[in-house]
Amino acid sequence: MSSILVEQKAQSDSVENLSDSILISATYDGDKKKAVLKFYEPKEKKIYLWEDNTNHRPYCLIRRDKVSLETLRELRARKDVADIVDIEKLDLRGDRKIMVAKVITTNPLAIGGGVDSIRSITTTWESDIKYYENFLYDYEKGLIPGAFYRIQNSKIVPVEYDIPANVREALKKGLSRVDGDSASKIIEWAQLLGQPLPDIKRVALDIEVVPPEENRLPDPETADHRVIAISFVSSDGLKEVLLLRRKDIKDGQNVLGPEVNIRWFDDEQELLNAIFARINEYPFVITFNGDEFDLKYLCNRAKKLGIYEEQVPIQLGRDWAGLRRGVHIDLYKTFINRSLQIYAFGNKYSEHTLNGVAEALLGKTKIELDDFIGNLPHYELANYCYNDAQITFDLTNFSQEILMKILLVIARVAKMPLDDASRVGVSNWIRSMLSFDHRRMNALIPRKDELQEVGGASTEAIIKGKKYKGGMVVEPKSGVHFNVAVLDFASLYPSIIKVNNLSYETVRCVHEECKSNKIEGTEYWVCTKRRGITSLLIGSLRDLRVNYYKPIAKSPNLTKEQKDLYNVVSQALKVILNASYGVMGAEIFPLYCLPVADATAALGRNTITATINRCKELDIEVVYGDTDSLFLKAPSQEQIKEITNWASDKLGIELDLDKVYRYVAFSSRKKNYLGVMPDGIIDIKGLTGKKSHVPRFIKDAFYETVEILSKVQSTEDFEKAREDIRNDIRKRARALKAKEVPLDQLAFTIMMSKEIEDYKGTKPQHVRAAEQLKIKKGKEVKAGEVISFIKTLGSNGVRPLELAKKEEVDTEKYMEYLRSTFDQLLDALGYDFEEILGARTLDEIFWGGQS
DNA sequence: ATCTGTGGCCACCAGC
DNA sequence: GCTGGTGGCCAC
Repeated sequence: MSSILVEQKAQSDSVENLSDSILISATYDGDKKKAVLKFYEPKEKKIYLWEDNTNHRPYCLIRRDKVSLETLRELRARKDVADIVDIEKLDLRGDRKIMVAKVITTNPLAIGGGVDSIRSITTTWESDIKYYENFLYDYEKGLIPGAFYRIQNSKIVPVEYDIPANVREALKKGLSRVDGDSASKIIEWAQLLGQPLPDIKRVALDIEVVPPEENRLPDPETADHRVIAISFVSSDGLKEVLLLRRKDIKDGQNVLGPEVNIRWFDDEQELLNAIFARINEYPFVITFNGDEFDLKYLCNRAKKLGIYEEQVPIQLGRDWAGLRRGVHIDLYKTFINRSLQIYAFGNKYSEHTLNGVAEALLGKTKIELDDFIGNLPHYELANYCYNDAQITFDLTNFSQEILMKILLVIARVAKMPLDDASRVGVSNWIRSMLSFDHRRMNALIPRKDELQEVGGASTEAIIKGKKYKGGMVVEPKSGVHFNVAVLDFASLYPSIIKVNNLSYETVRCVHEECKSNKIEGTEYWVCTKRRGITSLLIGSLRDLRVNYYKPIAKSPNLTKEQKDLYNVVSQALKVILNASYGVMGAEIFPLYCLPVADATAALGRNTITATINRCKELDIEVVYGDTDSLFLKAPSQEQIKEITNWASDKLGIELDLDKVYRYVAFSSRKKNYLGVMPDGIIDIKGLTGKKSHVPRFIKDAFYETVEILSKVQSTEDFEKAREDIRNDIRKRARALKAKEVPLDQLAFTIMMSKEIEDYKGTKPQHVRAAEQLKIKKGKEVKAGEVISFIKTLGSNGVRPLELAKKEEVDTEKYMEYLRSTFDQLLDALGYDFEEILGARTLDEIFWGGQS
């Protein structure tokens, strides 16, 4: 028999059939010479390993500089070769005839370990074409991670899901307007993304280890210290803490609820075995920093204690910790992904720590310890550890498990195993997505040096040090404007890439006759003969989101599950689409092509400029605009209709009415405004008062004023608002001067983007504060963490919050900061800060109006 | 080892 | 005191 199916626990169970399951990943077992595919079966909620020694074919490595195009075409046509990859770089190692070849390939199901392990191989080179002894799984089947398959009579069969009737209807309407290639691509996406998102059975864990000394973390490499506690929280209701009983430690008081099961162990080895048994029960294991700490520590500790390797379910890689049979998701790596941070989680968190993320997304925090962790009584340790596992689990559970679902959708779109997708950035998602289609159409993936031949930038950036010119920002008309309609282009850049056929092989293409198809404002031209591959892929994804997923998510007669699915897919597509333009201009992206990014932005500027001109013709006043949006002053329904129809007809891009503000207040600054919606809800953009580093005290004052302004309905109301604002600011200014404001409310909170030592050149205030904290308290603020500090008189001008005293607060500085924060706001309304207080000097602000 | 882009505002640093 | 540069945070 060619294939056997291995169940998660019973290692040698041979099964020939497997009901609908999600493909997780595929690897190659070099010893057995077999492909191993990992599946998740959602009914039994188990992982199955499918071993297969069929359906894999050799790689073909070529030296592209030595191989002719004809030979390449022949190679592509051969059925006994799974993939053609070419050598990026060859290094001769010594006088042995061994070359180290850097290979370009990113097939997620490439046998040998996925994305990165194939990139560098050692081989002896005998000819310009070499069949590599390792194998690729039969990618021509188009196996997609995250998608459903079943196994019937030892064969892998894709599960066909019907496109729901309402999507089918929407598709029909839209598809009549696109070409055949796009239409089939869109249907393909719709079928893949319409597949259900099953429940994922999972357990979150967190471990505690005796630290070598206070404020120092145990080293997971050496794993010298005892594991003293571990907590599990799972999707099927498991809540437990495993504790190592230590003679020199008190029990303390149990504050955990009765639902939390506490298990005691006298022997650390038994504890570890119990931990591994639990891990084996779950197909998915969730940690926060498990790659670098928890799982790494457990694995190395087990080795140290002499536990047999086969009994340890963890496999350590260079910078990740995997599970032999399950899937490990390290949320630290997921939350550090900027794309997800901004587009999936609305930029709600900034600090990349468990506490920072959990506080922002869940409103839950870690338990603060006042004692050295090694001295904590057993039950207090249990409570602390349990809380961490609970928060970690909750991060995968909030908002209908949005995180797990979005990762699954991204795995499907990116054609990347879910655990890989959760660990890497957008450039790798998009690389994987594009590579998949290159292979399917038998196209060779271009090398960096080949792409470089397309050329450099054609425009000059406004900001020094940038590579090309970006979006256009319209000078705002300062003052208050009532009934402002905000229109924006739906997915502007992806739309431009679609409409204008932008791709690395179409911009500045080789055909003489295309050279007249110029992009205005640049020296570029675009191919008129062939459809560009990135244009097709990004364009079809865009169409799917804009024409189907966005409207369908809003439609009323949907089940809750359908609605959830549409929302999640729509979100995931937004993340991918938003990044698809950016990566084209990023050197690290393997398909980096500056002219594509440059041309996209140029066409964006042309689009918005043309629309502004059209508004002028229609007698509509444009008060502001930024990149893909226009703010129109009190347009009529007809005018809006006129302009949106025009955009759709003439530009081929949907211009949507996003919202109408009751009023908008612009200062003279770009990217700085305040808008009030009809229901009184306030949009604040870019104003200092909303920025995360601003002290609580200033934020509160700012938001109180905003609150007052939100009640304003008409021009006359502003008079009353002015009075209320004046009273409030005076009250707060007096409290500041009288040093009645608690210190923590005066703390600036700024992220350390680098380690302290890495700040060369200038030394900003927050870094100086971090230095003081390190010297005086031995507490180190690491990169990615936030430091709180107070602006003080003398001594460097700053003091970390922990060391500051009320008397040394630089009141004048804070007053100045308060004033500049309010200036942005009040400028727009035609007041000024001191005038509104009825005072001419700062001193009068403090004491004026007081009798 | 990891990394999507440019435009804009602000406070502060450091050199003159 | 002026000024260019840096760092942080934000808009899109």
